[in-house]
This record gives sequence, C-alpha cells and structure tokens, in this order.
Amino acid sequence: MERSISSTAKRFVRRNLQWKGNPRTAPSSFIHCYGRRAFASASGDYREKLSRNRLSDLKLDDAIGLFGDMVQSRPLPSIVEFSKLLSVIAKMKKFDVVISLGEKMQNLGISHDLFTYSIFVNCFCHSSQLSLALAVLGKMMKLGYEPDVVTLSSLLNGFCHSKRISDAVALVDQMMVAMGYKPDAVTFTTLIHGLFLHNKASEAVALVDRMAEKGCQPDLVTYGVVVNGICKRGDTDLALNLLKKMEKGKIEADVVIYNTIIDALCKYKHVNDALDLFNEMEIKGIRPDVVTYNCLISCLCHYGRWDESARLLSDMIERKINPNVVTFNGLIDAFAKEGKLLEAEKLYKEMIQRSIDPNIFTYNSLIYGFCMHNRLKKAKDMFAFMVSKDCLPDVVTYSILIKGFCKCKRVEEGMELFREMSQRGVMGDTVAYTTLIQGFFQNGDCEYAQMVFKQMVSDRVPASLMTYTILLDGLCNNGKLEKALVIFKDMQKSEIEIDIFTYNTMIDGMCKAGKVEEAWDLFCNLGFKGVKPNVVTYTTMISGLCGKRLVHKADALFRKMKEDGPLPDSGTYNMLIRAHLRDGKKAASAELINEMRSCGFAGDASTFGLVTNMLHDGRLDKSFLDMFS
DNA sequence: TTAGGGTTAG
Repeated sequence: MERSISSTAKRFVRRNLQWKGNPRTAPSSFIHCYGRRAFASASGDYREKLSRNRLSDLKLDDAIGLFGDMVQSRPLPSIVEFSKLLSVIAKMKKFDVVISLGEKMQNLGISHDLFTYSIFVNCFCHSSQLSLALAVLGKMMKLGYEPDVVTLSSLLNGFCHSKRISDAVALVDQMMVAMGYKPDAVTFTTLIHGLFLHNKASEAVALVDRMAEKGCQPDLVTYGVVVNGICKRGDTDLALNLLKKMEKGKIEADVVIYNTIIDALCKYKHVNDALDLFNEMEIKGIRPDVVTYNCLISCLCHYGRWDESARLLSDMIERKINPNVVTFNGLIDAFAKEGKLLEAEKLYKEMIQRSIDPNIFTYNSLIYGFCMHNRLKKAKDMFAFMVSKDCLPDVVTYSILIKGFCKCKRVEEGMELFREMSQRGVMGDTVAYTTLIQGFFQNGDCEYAQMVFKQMVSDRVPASLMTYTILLDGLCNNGKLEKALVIFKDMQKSEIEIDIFTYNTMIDGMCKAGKVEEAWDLFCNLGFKGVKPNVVTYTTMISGLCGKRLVHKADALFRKMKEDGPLPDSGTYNMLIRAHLRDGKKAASAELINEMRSCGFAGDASTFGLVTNMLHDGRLDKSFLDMFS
C-alpha cells in the first residue's frame, strides 16, 4: 500500500522526534499490586461487557477485571477489542493503568497496532513522559505504522504540556506544509490550549481565526479552551463577545462555558453582570449546575449580599441541585471572615448532617474565623481535631494559625508553629514567611524580623511586594528609615511593580521621621511612576504637613484633593480636625466638623480623646462638644 | 468507528 507520508515528513519526524527512552520501562507496579485480585474476581462474557452501552458506566475495577477475562479467553480477543477497553481506561485519566496493561499485553505476546500505539503515545504525553511517547512513536514507525493526524495531535499535546511550545507550533506547520496532513479542529484546539499555557494569549486568539481560514471551524471545545484562557486573564468583555460569536456560528455554549465566564465576572468584580449572565442561561434553557450556584453564592457572600446568596441557596435546593462541600465551604468561609462564627459553626454542623465531609478548606476557614476573632483556644482545638480526622494541615493552615498567634502578641508561639510545620515536612511559602516577619515587627522585634527575612531569601522563597511593604513598614516604624530607603531604592531599580500601598508606607515613614520635604517629592513624583495617589496617600501627606506646622500647605492639599483627588474619608477629616485643634484654630476646626458631618462621617476615638483633654485644661468649652452630636 | 483537544466552584 502506498504510504501517504512523504519522505520530507519522515525526515522531519526523525529529526525532531528523539529516539530515546524505552517503553518497557513504563510503570508496571500498578498491575502487580492491584491487578491480580481484580482479575480473579472478574467473571462473565467480556464481549457483552465491551458492547457500547456498557462501556460508559464501567468502573476502573471492572475494566481491569474485564482485561483479566480477555487475556484468559481463547481464542484471544482481537486487538480492536483491546483498544476499545484501553481507550475507556484512558478516558478515566488512568494513564499509568493503560500503560501497565499495554505492557502486560506485550509480555503475553499480544502485538500492538496503530491504534493501541497511539493510545500509549497519548498516555505517555498525559503523564509527562514525553521521551517515552517519542520512543513509542519511533517503535511504531519502525514496525511500519504511520502516525496519522490523531497520533500527531497526541504528540502535539505532549509538546504543549512540556516546555516545547515552539516544537508544537513547528509540528503543526510541518503537518500542513510538508506532510500533507489536514489538521482538524482537535489539532488546532490542542495548539490553542498550548499557546494559552505558555502565556501567548493573543497568538491563541489569532489562531482561532486562522483555523477558520484553513477551512476548519472552531467547535464547542475550541471555544471552551479560548473562553477559559481569556477568562483567566480577566478579559471578560472578550469572553462575552466570544459567547455572541458562538451564537452566530450556531454553536450552543454549554454550562461549563457559562460557569467559566460567570466565575471570571465574579472574580473581576462584575457581580451584577454575572447575575445577568445567570439569568440569560436560564432564558436559553441551559440548566445551571452546582458549580454555577457555588460561584454566585460565594461571590454574593463576599460582597455582603447575604440575602441574595441565601435566596440562591434555597433556590438550588428547591431545584434539586444539591449543595456540596464547595457550597458549604464558600458559605463557611464568608461567615467566618465576617466574624459570624455562630453561623459558620451552624453551617459546619449542617454539612455533617447532610453527610458532606468537611475537608481542609472547611477547617482552614473555621480556624481563620476563630483566629481573627481572638479565639485562639478554639482555633487550636479545631487544628487538633482536623489532625485527628486524618485531614493534614497544609502551609495555609499553619499560616492562618501563625497569624492568629502574632495578632495576639504571641509571636514566639507563632515561631514555634513555623518550626513544627517545617519538621512535619510542610515547607514555608511566601505567605508563611511574610506573616512571621510582620508578627516580629508588630512585636517590636526588628532584629528577629530581619533574620526571618534573611532566612526566607536563603531558603529561596520568593518575597512578594507584600513582603517588601511589610519589611519597609516595619523598618520605618522602628526608626530605621535609612535602611528602608536602601531597600526601597533597590526595589525601584528592580522589576518589582511597586504599588500605591508601598509608596504610602514610604511617604508615611518619611513624614514620621520628619523628612516631610522628601515625602513631598515622592508624592509629587507618583504621576511619573504611573501610580495614582489614593485617599490614604493624601491623608498621610496632609498629616505630614500638619506635623511640620505647615497647616496652610495642608489646607491647600486638602482643597486640591477635593477638586481632583480621591474623596476625603473619615480618617482625612479627623486627622485634619485634630491638627487644627492643636494649632488652636477653633473656627477652622468647627467648619471642618460641620463639613465632615454633612458628609456622613463622625468624630473618631483620637479626636474625642483630644477634645476631652482640651475640655479638661480649659482650651475648649463644653459647647464645642455639641458640634459632634 | 477502537485512538487525539477544554471543564468551571472553596
């Protein structure tokens, strides 16, 4: 038979596909430890079980049992029947099992064909063993089997999931140009997914149009890949446009695509758009599932829209879409964060009543709630309880507890937890180290905080912008502005994108150290650095000017803020009022108090403290207090 | 017609 593969193509494959590795080294332990028992228990006619309608509800145990029946029956089943079974197991994502069974067949003298070899190429690619996939490809070609579009698409997937995206692009080009294959929607979709994986979003989107030009229409899965890639990058507008494009192309989006977009809308703070899309899918007759509800419920809780989220919860129960562990975790997390601990515990009991097992997320949320509301004892009990339930704490659990201890000024115990964590083989991450650094600074232990930071660097745990900001804040608050400035200058030279929080920290540090002019320079330069000052920046700067008795300059900045800056908040007004009172400017203070009250803000504790003191020593009279009520 | 692509929630 005339082979369709050209000689260029063969050369390409030889040149590009290394001939390394040995498929015989594939993992086979699975069969040895697990397979035999299953073989022994299997019974019945394999042919009947292999019939199509039976295959879809086959369990892994049954499939392995079936394999046992097949290798024992005589005459041996055809290779087609074996590939049917192997593909079912591959669809269960049990790639190592497929490989083991394939090896077993080989040992029994059952030879493979194009289809079974293709299945192995696919399985090796999925289990990140690209070199073995290439070895199988080499072997099948030696035996005279030609890889076809399906085999090469599997390989393409392997390139995409390793670091070889350029090989993936080249392979598709070669398939089209040199090999004379016609890549289909699956081939293109695989490559599009690979491009997203390698952060080449625009190339991925462009390829959707190019595949259409090549006469290959994107299908539901293609759109699924693109929508997912786009949503991960937060471009919800483009995702919604794609949804319209699908409609035009008469491809009906499925619930997963809607869920993906709803999730992204929730994450990127377009809650109402998410609710609109939810209604739209109802109108289109696409039934939401538990994921749809979970996205919306936890998002609504997050924004304090408790009533709406409760309504959705009862709505889903009414529609027999059962809440699962994620539903409860979302609710418990939101209640715990809000300090509604009784409700959180009630939900925890309810999930157990519904026989839904709590998992590490459940425990982490509850521990967080207890820690943040100063109930350390309860948090530790819960920690011990989860361990007793064989739910092993992770770095997040430890970080939550460490933060809780630090918050209660028990940083030594936090440090102890950190050591315990490391001893148990849980490595500290950026958050864990940062939490501890912050704890030591808050405790006034500047030296130890810096030591932890050094340890973090030597352990090669990357510091985040948050880590640096906490470090700068700690140094500034402990009278080490100079040291902070050195680090800050290094940061400005580095690739870290400094945000307004870091600038606020430095402006505050400079002002508190009396270097108001330097702070003012930094403040004026924010525009050049592409960062917009926020209400805290203005308030800090105004406060710094007041501290230097430059009250007229502070007033001017306050006016500028009201003209073209962020709206002053309670903190701005209170700070300015105190500054004027200290300066003996009663009339100006009175004016500010009225303005503040007309904006709906009230005097805060510091302001009342100052006013009380001034009443005592007679600098103010009682009538002044009436202005606040 | 036995083989290849995406899958969202804490």
